[in-house]
Amino acid sequence: MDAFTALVEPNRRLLLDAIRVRPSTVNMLVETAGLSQPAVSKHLKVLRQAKLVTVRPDGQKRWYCLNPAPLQELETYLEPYRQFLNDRLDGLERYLDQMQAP
Amino acid sequence: MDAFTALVEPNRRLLLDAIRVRPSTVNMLVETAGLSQPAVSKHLKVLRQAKLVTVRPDGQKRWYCLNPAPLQELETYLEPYRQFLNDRLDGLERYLDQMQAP
DNA sequence: TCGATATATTCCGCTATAGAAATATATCTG
DNA sequence: CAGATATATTTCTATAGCGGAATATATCGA
Repeated sequence: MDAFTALVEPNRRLLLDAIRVRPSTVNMLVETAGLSQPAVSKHLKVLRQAKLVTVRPDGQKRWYCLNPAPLQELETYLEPYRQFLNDRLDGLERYLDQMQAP
Repeated sequence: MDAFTALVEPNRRLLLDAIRVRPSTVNMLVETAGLSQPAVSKHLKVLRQAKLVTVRPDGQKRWYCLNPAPLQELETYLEPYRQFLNDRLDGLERYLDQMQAP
């Protein structure tokens, strides 16, 4: 499963955000996301398959950590669009300058 | 529908890529994507709802053009991850330097 | 106006996926 | 070993999304 597919699910985006901020155990993520434990485990499985997270067992606990590498796929996809986005922002800047200056 | 949801579908990514390269009519996109015309029209409807494209009627034809603005959502989502990605790339660079130098 | 062209919409069947509940597995503690 | 804790997996149901075929709508040209 690719990063795009994995990140459609809003709850998975939420989970990955939480993991980025701090490596977390499943129970910590259950608290954060307000989902049932099985639901969280299943989302984590998807994130694992997409290699967006890694797991480090620690007794009964399992620490989930961010692996940002697959996000490069999104970066790469966006790359050709960045110029358009920038052009747009430049236009916005000029507009704001006009508002302010004359 | 948000840009994320709209862009999960690989065919929609393909269609948006084609539209970025050149504004296109539905039939042009049917050729490009190798899908049926109804399928393309339905994907375009989703892209329209996500405001990723705009339409300009021209007789029977309808020209679809890129509107990059909603992609800012992806940029914004990726922003906090960019640091991690860059760190990773730095690591790769160092590794490659090591390969080359000593 | 009639047929042809371009596009959109509807209907249908299929598959994928989310969530809940129950169950399984593994590890800790006493 | 027994119970408690942490996590994963299975099973089920409901729903959403895709694609194709058929149909509807709009516009062009003769």
